Amino acid sequence: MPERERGRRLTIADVAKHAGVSKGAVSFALNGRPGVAPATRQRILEVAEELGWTPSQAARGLSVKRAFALGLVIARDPVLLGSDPFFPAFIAGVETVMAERSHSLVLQVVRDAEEEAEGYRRLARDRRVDGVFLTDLRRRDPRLKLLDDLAIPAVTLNVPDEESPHPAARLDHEPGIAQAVDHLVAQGHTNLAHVAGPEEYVHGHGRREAFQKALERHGLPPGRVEAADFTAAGGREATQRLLNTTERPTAIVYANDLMAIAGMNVAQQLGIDVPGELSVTGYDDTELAAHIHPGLTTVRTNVFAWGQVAAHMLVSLVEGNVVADVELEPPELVVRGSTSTPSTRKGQRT
Amino acid sequence: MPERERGRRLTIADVAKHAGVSKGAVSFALNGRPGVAPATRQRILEVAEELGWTPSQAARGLSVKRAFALGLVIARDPVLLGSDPFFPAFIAGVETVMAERSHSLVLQVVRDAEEEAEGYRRLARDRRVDGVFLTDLRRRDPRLKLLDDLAIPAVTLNVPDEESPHPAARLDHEPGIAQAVDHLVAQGHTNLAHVAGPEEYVHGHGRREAFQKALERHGLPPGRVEAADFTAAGGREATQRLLNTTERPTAIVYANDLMAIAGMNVAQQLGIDVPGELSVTGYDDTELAAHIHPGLTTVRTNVFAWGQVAAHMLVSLVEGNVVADVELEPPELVVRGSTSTPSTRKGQRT
DNA sequence: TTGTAAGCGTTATCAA
DNA sequence: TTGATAACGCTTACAA
Repeated sequence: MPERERGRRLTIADVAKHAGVSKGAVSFALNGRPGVAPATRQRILEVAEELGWTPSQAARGLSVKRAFALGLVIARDPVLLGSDPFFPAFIAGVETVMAERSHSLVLQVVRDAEEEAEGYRRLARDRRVDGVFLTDLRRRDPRLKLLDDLAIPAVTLNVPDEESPHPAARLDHEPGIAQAVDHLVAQGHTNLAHVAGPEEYVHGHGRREAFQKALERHGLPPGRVEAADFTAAGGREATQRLLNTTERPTAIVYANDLMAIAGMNVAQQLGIDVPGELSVTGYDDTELAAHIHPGLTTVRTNVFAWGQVAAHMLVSLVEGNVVADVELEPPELVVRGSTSTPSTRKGQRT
Repeated sequence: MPERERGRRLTIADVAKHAGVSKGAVSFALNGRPGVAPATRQRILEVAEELGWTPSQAARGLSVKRAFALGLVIARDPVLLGSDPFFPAFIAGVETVMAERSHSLVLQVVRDAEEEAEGYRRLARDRRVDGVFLTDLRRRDPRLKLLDDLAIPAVTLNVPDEESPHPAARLDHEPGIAQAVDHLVAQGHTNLAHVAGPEEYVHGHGRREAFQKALERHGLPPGRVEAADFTAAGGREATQRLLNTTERPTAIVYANDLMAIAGMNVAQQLGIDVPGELSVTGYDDTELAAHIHPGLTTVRTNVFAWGQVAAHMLVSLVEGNVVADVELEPPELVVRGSTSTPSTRKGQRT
């Protein structure tokens, strides 16, 4: 027998030898399965603890055909991604449940849809992950079929616009936008506009629909909608288009904070007082929202909880359980200084 | 022989059988090693391609004792993390080099230093990663020793303040801050202040030092420094403290954009014209910087490239090579509307 | 140049 | 209840 090298990795065999049992017994003891006497189990666990041994995930995975990892592929321009508060909070939430189950998160950041598909394929082929999160759902999202073909379990964030075999962690946009509109209407606004996210995204589209639906509920005619792309630049331009009209709105509901902040700046730059002549609302409640002037009235969602729920679902799913959709608490409107009663509109035809 | 199940995973044995060779030959062919005839190699690769087979990373890893994954542990309040443009861009950069080498990135987001240490320990114990990135370096960072104890290869982002066994991917703060100060001094400012990040961070401390050093270089007395924490709230408060003095500065150099934007808003709220009565500069060049009014003069760093370089270094390191520090291109000052010649200072004693 | 067989560190199976 | 022993899918000596 070769002399044991000093730096050699500790294996289950070492633990077994020290405890005077077989490898199988150690495995059983560690995984808390019946078939090992309480006293023996206790001793085994003590030895493992003492030696500081933990099973190798690679070996474990090879045996049980699991990776003990979940995947997240993010397709977005890195620059834009940097100003999106969603992912960090989501990942942090995911993390809390994965950590306690010794799972880990494999992350990929790619630039476009093509690379994205390739990313999922790689994850599946290499058996790097047991399941994936599907975020930034698009309308008629091709990834639904792709993941089905790859036979890789998935949980979607919110509900796809077509039949989906994957369970969804739902946090509806509708109530948030509805609250924003309600708030503005209650203050006396009747001429509202919406700066929307891209129509191709389920959430972009959904918030737009929610906006119109809310107006309709109040008996107001459809509001003007300017399509944008969730970027500051896009929000800026959309706002300029909205404000360069004779019958300009007294309130703008933005699909996210970034566009709202950029838009608010445009208005101020044009000499339009916020909220005196123009009320604005955002969506996300980013950190800056509370610290600009005036503070941004916006919709706060619990993204952290969303991550936790989605992770729970996905872990359960990959363990072979049937998982139903889970609905999260509706978002909450945070009222700050950017919204108020519409003024006498002295500036309307400026 | 049992009938082959339909959904069974493709293995190297299948490829070997189809190609009429041994498993070993397939392995050699795939990993591009000598010892297999060109024609045979060609045939093997074709069969693999045709069957769509890729080696299982778990099995491969078990054999070669590698995880083919790199780790990143981020310790930060998720809320704050959401407004930090650094990580997404960094990760995107890392990703580009990992993808082409079939490595993957394991990410952990934790709340504090304690959880962070635990995260590294878990990663090491489970052999989940072959190496880690060390970001957000702190002064006298205890992780340096921890990683050394865990015997896990690491690359640090920038240079620790004490002896470090790990190679560093360097992107100095100094030139960026120096450029900002130079720019302001060139415009005639002599009373500059700095809103700093936390002293405990190497970059917080470093930018502060760089600020004073730049003033000294211009023969100016040390500037006033207000400590903050990189958050909008912190930037806001620090700015208030700076502006509530009789001899208030004509220019403020912020350690990041978030604080700068919040600070600019404070000034405007107090009726102080930016840049007329107060010039401000940021650091990061976040998306919003270009889309607020006035546009924020700020320091742009190529974080994406930083990620690429760090990933290259770490991959090389875990492959057993000796890796030297690498220095990235210095950051660049982006001049926008928030800086200008100091006015006659009519508002000084307001 | 090719095939055979022995690891890698688990879990699972099956006698004892 | 226990302890060999065989997978798991790959890499890699070593033999042919």
